[in-house]
Parts: sequence; C-alpha cells; structure tokens
Amino acid sequence: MTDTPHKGLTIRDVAEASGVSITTVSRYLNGRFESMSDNTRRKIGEVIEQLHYRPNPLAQGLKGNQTRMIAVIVVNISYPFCVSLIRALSNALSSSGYNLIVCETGGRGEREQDIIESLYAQRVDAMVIQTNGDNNLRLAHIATEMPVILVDRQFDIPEVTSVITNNEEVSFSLSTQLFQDGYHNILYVTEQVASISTRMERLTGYLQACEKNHRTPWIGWITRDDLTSIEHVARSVTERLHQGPLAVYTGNALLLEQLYPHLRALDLVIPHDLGIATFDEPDWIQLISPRITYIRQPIDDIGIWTAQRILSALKGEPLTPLAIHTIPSTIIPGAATALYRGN
Amino acid sequence: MTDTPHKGLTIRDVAEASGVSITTVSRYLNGRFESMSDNTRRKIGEVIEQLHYRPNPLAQGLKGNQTRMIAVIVVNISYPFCVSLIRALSNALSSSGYNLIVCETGGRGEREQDIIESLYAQRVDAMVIQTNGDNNLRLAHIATEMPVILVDRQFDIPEVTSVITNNEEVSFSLSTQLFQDGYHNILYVTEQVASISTRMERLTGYLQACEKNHRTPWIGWITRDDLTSIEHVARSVTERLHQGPLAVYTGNALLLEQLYPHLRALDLVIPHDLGIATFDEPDWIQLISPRITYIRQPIDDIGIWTAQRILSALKGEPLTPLAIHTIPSTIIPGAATALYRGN
DNA sequence: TTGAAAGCGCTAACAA
DNA sequence: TTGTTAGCGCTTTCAA
Repeated sequence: MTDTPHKGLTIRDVAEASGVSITTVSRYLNGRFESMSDNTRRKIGEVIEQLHYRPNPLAQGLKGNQTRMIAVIVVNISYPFCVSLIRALSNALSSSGYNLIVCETGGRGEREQDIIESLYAQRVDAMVIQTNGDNNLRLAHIATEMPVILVDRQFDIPEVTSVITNNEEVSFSLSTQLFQDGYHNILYVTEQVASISTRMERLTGYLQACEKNHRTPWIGWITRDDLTSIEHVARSVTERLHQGPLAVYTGNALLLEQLYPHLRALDLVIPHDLGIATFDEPDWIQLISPRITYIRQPIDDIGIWTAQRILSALKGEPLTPLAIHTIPSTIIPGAATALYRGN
Repeated sequence: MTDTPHKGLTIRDVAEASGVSITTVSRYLNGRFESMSDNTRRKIGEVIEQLHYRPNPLAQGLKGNQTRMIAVIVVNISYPFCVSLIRALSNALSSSGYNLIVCETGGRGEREQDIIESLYAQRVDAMVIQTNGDNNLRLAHIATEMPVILVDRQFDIPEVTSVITNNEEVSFSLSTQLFQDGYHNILYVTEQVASISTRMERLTGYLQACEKNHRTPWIGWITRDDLTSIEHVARSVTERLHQGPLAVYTGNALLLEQLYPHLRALDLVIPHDLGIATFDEPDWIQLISPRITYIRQPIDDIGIWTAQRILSALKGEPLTPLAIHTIPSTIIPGAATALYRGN
C-alpha cells in the first residue's frame, strides 16, 4: 500500500526476494500454478504484493508479439456516434486488459491512411475503423494479419468484417411513415453521398419510399458548415408548400443541428405545416419542442458486438470473412411529425 | 507500395539484405548518420523502403523503457471540454510520435484509482488527468517518475503541475456584468461542490460579485439527472421575481442543458424578466434564441500548452513543481442577458 | 516441483 | 566507418 512502486522493479527482484528463479515467478505471473508448491506460490504472492511489483507489458509483449492495444479510428471524436462507440468499446475491452488508442481521420482519406500505417507499425493488436473507403486494399491486407472490423460504414472488402445498422430499411420505414402520417412531400437532406455507404443507404431507403408511395423525390444537398447551402435548402422548403404539409428528414443529426434554426425561422407551424425528422439521436433533442422524430442507432450494441468479435478473434477464433453484421435501429416518434396522430 | 509489410520483419532481415550489421541498421533507424558512409546509408534506406520494414516499437521501448504512449484521463469523453482537450492533445502529440490512451473515470474516485494504477503498470510515458482529487498522494508519487499534468481541476499537490482557467475571476466578471446589466438577483446554479476546484472557484467568483454589489447570494443546487432537483431549482426562480428582473447563471453547460427546458416553461420573457448565462460553451448554443451569454474556456490552448510541457518534460527539461498555469476564459455576451443593452 | 539458458527485436558501449 | 557483444524484462523449451 505504502511501498514504492514499479520503479525499475523487475521479475528478477521478485525472484530474489522470494528465493526462487525468475522462471518460477514467470509461471506465477502467468497463472501456471499446476506444478508449483503451495508454499512457493504463497511466497511469491506475498513478495509481489509487498514490492508492488507489476510485470512490464512491453517485455511481455515482445515475446508474444502483442501490445494489448486496440486502435479505434473514427471520423470525429465529437460526433455522438463516435463517442458512444468509443465508450462501448472501451468498457468492453478494458476489462480484458486491452487499452484503446483513439484516432480521428476527420473524414480525410490521406489522414486515414497515415493513421492506419502508424498504428500498423505500432503493432496494435486489432483495429476498429469507421472508414471513408479510401484505403480498402490496405485494410484488406492488414486484416490478414490482425482482426479488423469496419463499423458504421461498410464496404465489400474481402476478409473484412463489418458491423452496421439497417440504414436503408429504417430510412425506408421512417419515410413511409411520414407519408402515411399525411406529409405530401418529404425533403430529404443529405451531404454529398460520395462513397460513404451510410449516406447512400439512407438515401436509397428514402427513394424507395418515394417510389412505393408515388411521390417525387425531393433532395436537399448540404455541405456542412457551408451556410449558403444550408440557407438554400431551408428556403427551398417553401417550394412545395402549396401541395400540403411537408416534412424535412435529415440524414444525420449534424445536418439537422445546422438546419434547424433556419427551419424555425420559416415561421411554419410544426407539425402542422412542417414535420421534422432525422437520422441519429441529437443530444440536444430534449431541449426543443415539439420533439423531433428520430432514428436511434444501436451504438452500444455495435460497440459490444465489435468488442466481442475482436476478443474472440484475438483468442484464435477467426473472424468470418466478409461477414456483414446488421443491428437494427429504432424509430422514436416525436410530436414534430404528429400531423394527425395524437402524440 | 505493393510489397508485403512488417509481418515478422526484423532489423536482422534489413541488416542481411543490406549486407551490414544490425548495429548499422540501428544507427540508421536512429538517424545517426554522422559516421556512416553515404553508400551504406543509401543502401539501408533502399532496403527498408523495399521491404516495408518498420521497427518494432515494443522492442525499442524495452530498451529505453518508454512506450510512447501518453494517457489522458477525463471524467467523461462526451463532455465538450473533454472532447476538445483530447483533440488538442492528440493533434499536438501525435505529430511527435506519441499515441494517446483515453480513459474515463465517470467522476468516481475508485475508478480513477484503478485507471491510474493500470496505466502506471502499463508504463505510459506521461499522464494528463482531470482528477476528482481522491488520488492526490498517488499522483504526487507518480509525478516523481513521469510527467503528470492536472487539467481543468487543480489541487495543491507538490510536484504536480496544473493547467486551469481563471474560473473565479471570470465568474466574478460575468456575475458583476449581470448585476450591472440590471438584473437584481442572480440565481447561481451548481452541483455539489465537493472538492472539485472548478466548482468551488466559479461559485466563489459569484459570491464575491454578490458581496461587492451588496446582493444576497442565491444558489440553486442541482444533482444532474435528478429531475426533482432540477424542477425544484426552476420553480425557485419565481421566488425573487417581485424584486425585478433576475438572471440564472449555471456553473456549467450540462446543468444548463438540463435546466433550460424548465426555464422556458416558466413563461418569462427573456431577457426582460429572465436573463440566462452559463459557464462553458454549450454545443447547441446556436440552436436557441435569444442567444445565451456564456463563458468560453480556452480549451485548445490548455491542450496545446499541456502537450508542449509534456513533450519538453519527456525531453528531459523537468516540470516546475507545483506550477499552476492559468489561461483566461472569455465572456461571450448574448441577447439572453441584454436587458438594457442593444445586443 | 523447479531452474538454466536461449531468445523476442532492438540499442549502445566498446573495439576494431 | 563498422561490427561484436551484452543486455532491456519477460517467456518458454528442455533438463533436472
């Protein structure tokens, strides 16, 4: 308790103080008590306790070539999705003695590449990545050497496992529901889709709903932090107003966060003239009323599933190649789209 | 580019392929070109390039007893303060080849202790911690062995450097300004202060402003996520309404986030009957109007300063013991407290 | 039930 | 200018 700590303390010190060889101490450290006298075992235990000895993980790793570090590479650590993912992973992995290295790509492919290479050179034991899709070959290759799991965004990379939510399906459901609720038009607001699967899938879900319901798709393109594009979209809302009530459905919470003030400025009655819905759960959702309808992603479950797969892969059980694991999202209806409903 | 990577590649392979000894390769890796023929240097460079060789940091660390990992321990990775801090540290440190291990205490002392011990055993090279103050002895001790910097919250731990903002001073300024703006009373809303220096200092600043302005302090205690306490505070707002306009000033953005909807429900005119101000910059600040007056902390600067100190400490330049570095915050006035002003 | 000895991949005296 | 050698702290045969 009050003694001095690892400061240069090695297995040799423990061995000497216990009057055994370092081999025996090593056995103790690795829990191989099968063939060890109770006496020795107890003695070593006491010495370790007293000396406050902790094995040097670097030295341990050097042999087995493992660092007990797992990398999680996300687009932006302040995005609620990323935060929740990191937390879920951290909880699940730290209890197994793994530490998390958190990195941000900012959504930039070259930065992502640098990070991947650096982490790879660092010999992390596994990677969890929300990729932009610009380094798929490299990731496929790395996946042959260590567990790699793609989260949130999925690409058909051979050998690489993905965990995603049912973006398309739930986007279709929400859109359909909005039409059924009585909104004649839905303005779907998205960023440039690029090669990002989530954006593509959510858009597709919306488009399918339009088709099934015989409505003309109506898409607002926003570049985040580009005020002009945001104002432009906000103004365009009025275009089809004469056709009846309309809904704005944003492809993620960050878009809504930027668009929302401009929607409020439009002076339309929510949910009567204008319904509002979004993918993701904005963390400020409680602050405004009427409550926006949103799609809640199962981020915790994604993190937990990912952690478990990594752990089992690290134990030798190989990851299924090209397996895409889908965990469904949930629609949380709010008063902001309750045109005829009572909620 | 297309070649196979580190997969079991060692310095020995490079040495053999270059026809030199591993020592020479090691020299190359460590940039000691002073005494090396250009020929050798070039040759090794080519081989490394071709083989895609990267030195194993574990093995490198084992010698120098350094992991090139720096731990940042925060209360909660979803708090904007923590996010910004992590990002600033990450940017500043990763360019120097350090990786960040991010850990969350949840504000719990025992958890903080576990994390500290684990990181210590892991042999991280340095620690940055937003501590709860329950492990000061341990931190003081650890600080004798590696750079330790306290951020946000400060304690008088010998040998340990702290970086904070001028909580008391800026809190005093804001409170004074609110009084001067014409608010007769300020309800200062805070969590239990416990031993947390930031809370204490912000409260003190408010109290001093009360004293200087001859007003009776008025404090609302909230336990976050305890609806009862929040509602209670919200209701208490009306108590002194008969004395004239009043302001609510919350000690941090999370409190305001929870309190704000209840304040709106009060049906008072902002800023005429009720002014609203807060410490911290809520990330939803743009979403509401009138704009709340807030105190912006220099989080980036805190992170940058911290990273620089750590880097220089790691280079041998010792940290000044018990140095407290203060970086001032800024008051950003908003219309929500513009009682007579024009903004 | 225990230990000696050979390495893991790298660095750094010390020699040459 | 280069190489030999002895470790860093630990794990793991192989023997005893």
